[in-house]
Amino acid sequence: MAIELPKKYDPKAAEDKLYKTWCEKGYFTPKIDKTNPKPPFTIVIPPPNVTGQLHMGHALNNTLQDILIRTKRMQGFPTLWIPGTDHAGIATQIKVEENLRKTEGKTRYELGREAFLERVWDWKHLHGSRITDQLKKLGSSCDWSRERFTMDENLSAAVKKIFVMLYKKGIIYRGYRIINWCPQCTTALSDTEVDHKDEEGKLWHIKYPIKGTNKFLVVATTRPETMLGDTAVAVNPNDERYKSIIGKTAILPLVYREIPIVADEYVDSTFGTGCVKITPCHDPNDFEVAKRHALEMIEVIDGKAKINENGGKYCGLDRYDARKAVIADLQELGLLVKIENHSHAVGHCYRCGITVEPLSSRQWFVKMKELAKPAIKAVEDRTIEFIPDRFSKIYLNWMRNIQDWCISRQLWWGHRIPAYYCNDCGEIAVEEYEVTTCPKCGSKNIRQEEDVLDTWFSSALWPFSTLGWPEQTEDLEYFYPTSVLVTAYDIITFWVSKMIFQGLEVMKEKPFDKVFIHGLIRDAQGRKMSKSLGNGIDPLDVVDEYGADALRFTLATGNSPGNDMRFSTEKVEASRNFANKIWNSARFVLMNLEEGKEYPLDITKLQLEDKWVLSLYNTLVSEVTVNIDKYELGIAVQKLYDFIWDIFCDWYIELVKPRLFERDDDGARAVLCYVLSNTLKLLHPFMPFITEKIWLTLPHSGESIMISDFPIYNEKLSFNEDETKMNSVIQVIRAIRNIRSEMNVPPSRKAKLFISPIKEGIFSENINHFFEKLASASEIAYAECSDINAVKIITDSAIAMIPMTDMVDVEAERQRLNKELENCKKELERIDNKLSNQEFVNKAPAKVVDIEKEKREKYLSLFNNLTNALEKL
RNA sequence: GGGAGCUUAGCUCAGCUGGGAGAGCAUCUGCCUUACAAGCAGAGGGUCACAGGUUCGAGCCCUGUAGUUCCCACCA
Repeated sequence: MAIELPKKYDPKAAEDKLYKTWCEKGYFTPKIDKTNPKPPFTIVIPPPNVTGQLHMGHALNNTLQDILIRTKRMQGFPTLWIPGTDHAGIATQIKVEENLRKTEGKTRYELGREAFLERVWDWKHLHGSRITDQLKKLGSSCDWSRERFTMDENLSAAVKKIFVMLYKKGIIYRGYRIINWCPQCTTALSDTEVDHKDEEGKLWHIKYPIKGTNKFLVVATTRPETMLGDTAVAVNPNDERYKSIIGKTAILPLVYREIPIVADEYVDSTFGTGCVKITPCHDPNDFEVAKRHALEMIEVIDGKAKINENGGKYCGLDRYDARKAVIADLQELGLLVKIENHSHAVGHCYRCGITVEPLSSRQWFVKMKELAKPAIKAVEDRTIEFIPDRFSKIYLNWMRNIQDWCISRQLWWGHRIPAYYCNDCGEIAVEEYEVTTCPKCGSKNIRQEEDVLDTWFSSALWPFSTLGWPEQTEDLEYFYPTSVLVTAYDIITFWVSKMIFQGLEVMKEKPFDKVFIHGLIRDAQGRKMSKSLGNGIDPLDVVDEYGADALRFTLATGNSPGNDMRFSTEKVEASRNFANKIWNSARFVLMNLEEGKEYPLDITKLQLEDKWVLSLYNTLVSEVTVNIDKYELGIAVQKLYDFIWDIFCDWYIELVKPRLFERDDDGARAVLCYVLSNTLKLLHPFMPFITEKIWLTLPHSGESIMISDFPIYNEKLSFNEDETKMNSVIQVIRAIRNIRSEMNVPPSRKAKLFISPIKEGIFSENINHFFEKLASASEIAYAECSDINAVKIITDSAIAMIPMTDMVDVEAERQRLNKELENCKKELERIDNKLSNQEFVNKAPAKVVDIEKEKREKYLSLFNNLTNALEKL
């Protein structure tokens, strides 16, 4: 009784069930075995936002990780993939606040910190498993028993411990300076969280009267409203135009404040008017100038980007309204000289997109200079490798120019900074425990810092906090450092860089050996997928319609490390078709097996085509393994596709049919089973579901393909000579088909075939059945055909002749052969040129020269045979 | 202002240590051949952006040019 599969593969019926079984059997959880000679292979997932939804970027990212993980697992390495989620401070808080406003019409302030945080936790519990469920849909073989969340108790403890540690080392400090402020999210941002975009703006030229004269200075500014906070005007000390007024006093218009005119190298004389208004509290450069010259600091813009009480009559106006008002007033006073168009980079919040406001503020910072040094060295000396390498340049460039990292956020959702202020003496205590008594004055009048930490502060610790640090856990000891980090290039500065310096600082060891960088997924037109454009394709819709394997295959195919790729449903269809092709090849194999019977491979009883397919399979094994090891997953998957479709399905199965149908040859069945089941293993990391589904139905299967042994190169399966012979047969078959097609001879019309081998021994086996079945030949003779009207098909291994008197137009035949002769001549000429070039013969490797010589032989005989054929025509 | 990528068939892209240009889709021609029409057999289609250079040999290495995309940067 043969096993019958349905005609079409139905992913929906298979995927969820298989995934559930894998989980239940605990296949995703590694065994810690110190006697295993193979070292552990570990990946930590880039934790998605806990309340987020899976998008194509996640799908790609996790597909790539799963391919690596599944390969290593099958190769016998203790393999751990730690999943988890990120609390995503701003993003999550915004969502909950919005929900609060919509459903109850309340703000977080009305609720209060504690009650609000409860709401966020509720939200997390309600929606937190959505994204992990979606990862499961993709087939991600994460160890869910080790799932982590950045605000888990022990991860929070790690954050606290490291904060205190770095503070006590003087690496974390509290400072007053200009930071990027998002007026919408009302929090400070780090430099990395600001996106700069070029915007078309204006350059306003404004007159500032010089005190005691009736002269004016003209300053140029892109932000006239900030003049309310001006406390100086600066010129370059070497600027001849202004030397005489340095040290004098200007009168700030509208405000009528007297402000000094100072000289500072920072001023570029060639830009604008060469005079710069100095607004210390709202511009980082001006802030530095103010510090150098001990200038007054006046804040005029508040956290909502409105003018504050220092702005006089403009108080309460939004920054853009204030701009209009200021300009109108200046115009009225005749102080506006001119307005120029001016394009410049403006910072935007990476979360909400609004223009950020530089504000002076007291925040917590990480001193970066010292931390950066080992982090630079680790990449310079390749202790940590980027794949592809060019991203190490981006990393190094960023790390070498790094500024201190602003880590405090004016949010509630996150790790609250463990700093305590004494309200009586002003002492700051930073401790892991809750400070209730001032260590300096003994006061009990203590308050904790309201701010929380940047989300990236906790994700920076992810590679070791997830393994249990600060506890010296078995996991930490065994699995750290991790093997490879897989992420997109847009996250190198946000996250990768921070994990590297924190890992080196805290663990004194790199967090990972390699950083495998992939690109972004774009839509079919090459645009970034985004909610606002509405061009995003939901990966879950794709899974639903085409199956997870088809999606994964699409993302892996054509994936070139670091390069963006376009996504289209056409590609998914092609992948789905491939899945179906595999399914049907299995269907064919199973139809020809007897249920329960086993078909062991006997290497001593192989036919020509068996050796051919096994030899090619064997090459595939070694190539695919190398490609995966080198992270060339796109290449690996392409080779699998080619082998399965072209070699196995289109040729081997067709070649072997006579043996199944006419000779009941179990040898062929054994080879079919062997090649199919091992090819499925190779493909399993890419398409886990369908490969498992099929594999379980095959004889000799075992418990699960995902814990079976990954194929390795087997010397005994390499048959070079037979590979060549079979290729020759195929070449002849192709040539015959070609001619038949060209001459419109349908396969139903059988024809006699005469074959004259050119190479000796090339057709020593009985191969008639190939020609009969695959080239529609009726009688085959290994001799010259005497019929002068025979069509001659000349390959480099044989001449095939088909007598088709009534079909042949002699003149057309002559032309066809002449055309082939021309091509042949050209080739010969090219080869002769090469071989007669002494420099080529001397300098090129012997192997290359030999190849050319072989080709010459080949074309020479081809040439002779063509000439011969033409003469006889 | 600095840096990086990309430019290969009509379209989307591979081509990783330099040795006669590939795939998928699309197009054209035949096929319902009992695994698969989500299929089979065949065909057409490319000055590998341009210009130099290195080399016996360049899509691949070097220099420059053009177009394009992106990253970084405190010129008001």
